[in-house]
This record gives sequence, structure tokens and C-alpha cells, in this order.
Amino acid sequence: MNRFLSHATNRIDAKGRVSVPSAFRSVLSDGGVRELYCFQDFVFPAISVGGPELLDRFERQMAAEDPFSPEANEMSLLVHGGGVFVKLDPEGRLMMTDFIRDFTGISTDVMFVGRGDYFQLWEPQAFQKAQAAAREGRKSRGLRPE
Amino acid sequence: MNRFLSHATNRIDAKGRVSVPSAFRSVLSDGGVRELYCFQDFVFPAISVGGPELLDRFERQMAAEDPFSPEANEMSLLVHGGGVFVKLDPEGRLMMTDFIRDFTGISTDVMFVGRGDYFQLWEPQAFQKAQAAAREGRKSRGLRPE
DNA sequence: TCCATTCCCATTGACGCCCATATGGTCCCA
DNA sequence: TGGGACCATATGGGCGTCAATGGGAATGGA
Repeated sequence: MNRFLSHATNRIDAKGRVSVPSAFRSVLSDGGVRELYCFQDFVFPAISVGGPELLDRFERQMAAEDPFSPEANEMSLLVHGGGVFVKLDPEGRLMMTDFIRDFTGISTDVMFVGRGDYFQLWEPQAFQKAQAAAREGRKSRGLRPE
Repeated sequence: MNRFLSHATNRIDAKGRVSVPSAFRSVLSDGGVRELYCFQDFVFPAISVGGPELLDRFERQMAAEDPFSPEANEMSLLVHGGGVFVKLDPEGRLMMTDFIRDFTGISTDVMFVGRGDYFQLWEPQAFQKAQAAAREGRKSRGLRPE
């Protein structure tokens, strides 16, 4: 298993730490990743988390455009400034900073959602709602599940 | 980590000093930079800060445009004439001068925003607004990180 | 001489590292 | 097939270290 799949909910302790699910940790350690890059999702109130190569991907995308264009400048603001690097502690936990809490609404529990190359941090109820809304939208457009 | 990434907010003390985040300081010292060059951003109410080589970067940008265009002329005025050199104190702090305060609106707290080759100083709430606007623009154009 | 800046040292509070405990699931063996 | 030992994960908390901050002393320019 070398990709982030499935989901799990863990509790934040008194110090503001939360364990990354074991399955996700082994994906990370298989990739030799010890520092994580986190940024605000562009659509949902969720934080996306992955290895530094996630940032590389954005930077390639920016490099493809005119590096001095307003669009590139704007994207740099989001990607460089809107992202943070965090480290896991020896037990595989990460800190829930205000940056993460404010954007997601997370308070006591964190839902980890696998997205393939990366995973996301959600406030559990917000995820339920977003999922229900997505289902509803899909249904109303007469689409079948993939 | 040899680039300015992530972000952090620090408080200005009674003497008008503020600590540069440790991660940024190590980037500077790795590059052997002791003196910093600061000037006003062209788009946002923020001060851009970097080593002296930051000048080269923006001179290239100006060279890319018509050197006699009003934009290039304006950039030259800001970069060459509007910039100031500042030094860090032994603890890694810098002074918040009126030059910086007036342009950014900074009063009690400073947000340090990594931009890759350089970093910026923002008034925290102004950053929130600019980022929200950037995200909104991106969303409406239907762009996604992946 | 006065004021502002620079340097030096003290404090404190957050974070990282360590070890301990709980909990749930699995495997083995009777 | 049921019980019990064992293991892995998640969680809780103590403690040391370092970054951020605050304030006093020294320095230098007006």
C-alpha cells in the first residue's frame, strides 16, 4: 500500500497533538518523508497534507506560467504563504495549530481522509456535510457513482 | 530546507523590534546573508525582504519588460530608490521602521510569509484578506491544485 | 548632554523527545 | 471454539531545550 486511502478519526490531546493513522504513517515512511507540507484546500474547509513533493508539483505548475505574471504571484501567495511545514513527533503525531483549526473548524477530533497522493484533515461533521452535498449534487445531475 | 517557505506571526516589542522566525534565519545564515534588502511589493501592501541578490531577481523581471515602459520605470523607482537595507540584531530581530509600518499597516504583530527566494512582511489581517481574495479568484476560474 | 540604536543577559512559554498506560485486535493453544 | 497471552496503535504526561520576548547597560551620533 503506497497511497493514502480510507479514513479515520482521532482525538486531539491536551497538548493539541493528534496521531496520524498508522496506515498513513507507513506510506510516509516508505517514501522517506519526515517533514510534511500542509496547505488550505482551494474549495473545501480542509487542510491537505503530503510530502514536500506536493509543493514541487505546485511550483512546476507556476514555472509553466510566466513567473512574473499576476496569476503566478497570486498562486505563490497561496502556495508559499498559505502552506506550512510540520514535523511528526517520534510517535507519529502532529500539532493542530491555530492555522489548521481556524481554517477547518477542528476542535477536539480530526478526521483523516486519504486522497491518493496526499491526505486531508477535516472537522468530522464538516466532512459528513460536504460528502452529503457532493452526493446530492451528483444525484441531481443524474450521474452515477464512479 | 534552503528556501523561505511557510509562515509565522510574531509580536513587536516596546522598542519596535520583532524576531525573524528561526526557520527563515537559518535560510539566511546558510546563504551567508547578514544584511537584508527590503522594498515595497508591487501588488500587495507588503514589504519584500531578502538578501542583496534579491535585487538581481527583480532586475531580471524589469529586463523582461520593455525597459522604457511606465511599469518598468515604476518598478525601478520602487526597487532601486524605494528599498532600504536593514540588519538583524544578535538575536535575529529587525526593527519595524515607519517605512515598513506606513506601507503595510503593521502596528503590533508581523506576519512573515515565505515566498521561496524571499519573504514578506504583512499586517496579519491584510494577509488574510488578500489570501481569501486570491482563493476566491482561483475558485471562480475553476483551477485546482492537482 | 540627550536620545536613539546596538549589544548583552534574563525570563518564559512553547515545542520536541522520552517513557508510561490504555485499548482493541489477532494469534496460538488448550 | 473459547480463553488468554501478545502485539500494535493510540493516548497521556513529565521534562529538557530552544526560540521568542522583555529589559537593562553600553555605545555612538546629533
